Amino acid sequence: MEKLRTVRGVHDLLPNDLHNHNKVINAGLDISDKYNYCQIEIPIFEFAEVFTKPLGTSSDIVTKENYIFKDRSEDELMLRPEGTSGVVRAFLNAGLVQDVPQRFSYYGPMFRYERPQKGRLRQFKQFGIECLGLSSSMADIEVISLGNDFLCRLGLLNKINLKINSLGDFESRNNYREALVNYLNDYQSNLSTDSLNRLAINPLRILDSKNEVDQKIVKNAPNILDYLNYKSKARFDDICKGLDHLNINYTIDKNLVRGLDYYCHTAFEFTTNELGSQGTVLAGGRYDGLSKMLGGPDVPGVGWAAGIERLALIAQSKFVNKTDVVLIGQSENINYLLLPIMKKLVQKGIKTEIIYNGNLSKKFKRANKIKALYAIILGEEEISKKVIKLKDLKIGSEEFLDLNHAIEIIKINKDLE
RNA sequence: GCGGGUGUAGCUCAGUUGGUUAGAGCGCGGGUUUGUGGUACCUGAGGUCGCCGGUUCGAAGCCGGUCACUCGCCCCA
Repeated sequence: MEKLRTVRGVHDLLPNDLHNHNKVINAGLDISDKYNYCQIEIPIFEFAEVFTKPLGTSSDIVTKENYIFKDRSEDELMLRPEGTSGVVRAFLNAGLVQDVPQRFSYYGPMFRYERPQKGRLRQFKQFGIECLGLSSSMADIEVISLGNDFLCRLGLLNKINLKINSLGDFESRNNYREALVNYLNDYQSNLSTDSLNRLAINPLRILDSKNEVDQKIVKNAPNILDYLNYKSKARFDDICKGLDHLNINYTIDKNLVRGLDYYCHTAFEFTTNELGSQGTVLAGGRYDGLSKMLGGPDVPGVGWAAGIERLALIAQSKFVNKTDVVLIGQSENINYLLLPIMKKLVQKGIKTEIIYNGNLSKKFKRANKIKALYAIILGEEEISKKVIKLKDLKIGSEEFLDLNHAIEIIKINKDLE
């Protein structure tokens, strides 16, 4: 190794970035808790089939973007490329089928071997929620509402649009697929090579092609919403009504499809145009077939996942680590007397740093640099008087005080900041 | 995986048609200040010019390769 570095598409998180990520995560955990979703944590790697079975053999996630490997006992394992499959697997393993509905939230790293770009890494984090065991359209509305509140809490609603669509049930989807293929077959010579491939494997995906010629062709293609059977159509109408009722803005996008095989009925995406081609910031849908694909009973589910890096990029704020108090000794041999003072301050919930090095001038420079509110100074004079000197670093005033009195002052004023 | 752009100090960036010792601002260290910070002034450290090879008397600048980032495609959060 000629130089130490991280592997491609895998980044360090320094305090400033991590702070932004944690803001996103905490907003997600907090709002989902209020919706009565409970946090769970599942493994970062699983037996490969946990992902290969439900995601489908046509998805790039499984075919070329996976981190798959054999461990020492020759088990085929895969770093998780997404969260939903693992959550449902955990739900089945725990026997919670007996106890539905279950509402879960989770966050953590995911892995996809993709070409990195801004907002698209090989190790990236998602925050997601899953609602299992409810087939009612109410659950779809609830889940979208939760996503909307989450983004609202991050102050992003004005930067983001919600698009929804329905893929219908199995019957509707099959009918539509047939009609679409029929239509597209007439344009085979004009379609892009990518789309030509998709025509055989997953024709619905041609609908969201960005190729201009493809888009022109797709413009006059049959509309999926016209192919929903009565049940599916009524279900989609209910969801739109529910969103209207909540005053959630959305646009129906008949070309919105999901890449993964397990989706049915509702599909939705919150997108931004501030991140170039990585515009999707939170996306999900209903996946009633997933549980069965994993070998479990038929359990309906609906949920979404959000890209933490992407959200952090557009919700960015400057991280400022403020210190409540610095402790300054007049000379080195006084430093040890500062330790019990620090202990006491920490016990009172006050953020403290002892500045060990340099003369007084340097110590104050350091205090200034770390944006301390107060300095507690201890020297010969203070020791003989059995007090400390409290300095307000904002206005520069100083006074001799009993330590307990100083703590009271600090506690009151630090929270005003 | 395909196509384009970029890579010079910790950060943001200059660096002319290839020419001596590669610069600036910010940041960082020391000092003006032996019980006192922010401002100001003085001063110092910090570079394999991403890496490897080639062309040349001579390369940060040209050529080839490679790595990383970035933009678009693909895909997706």
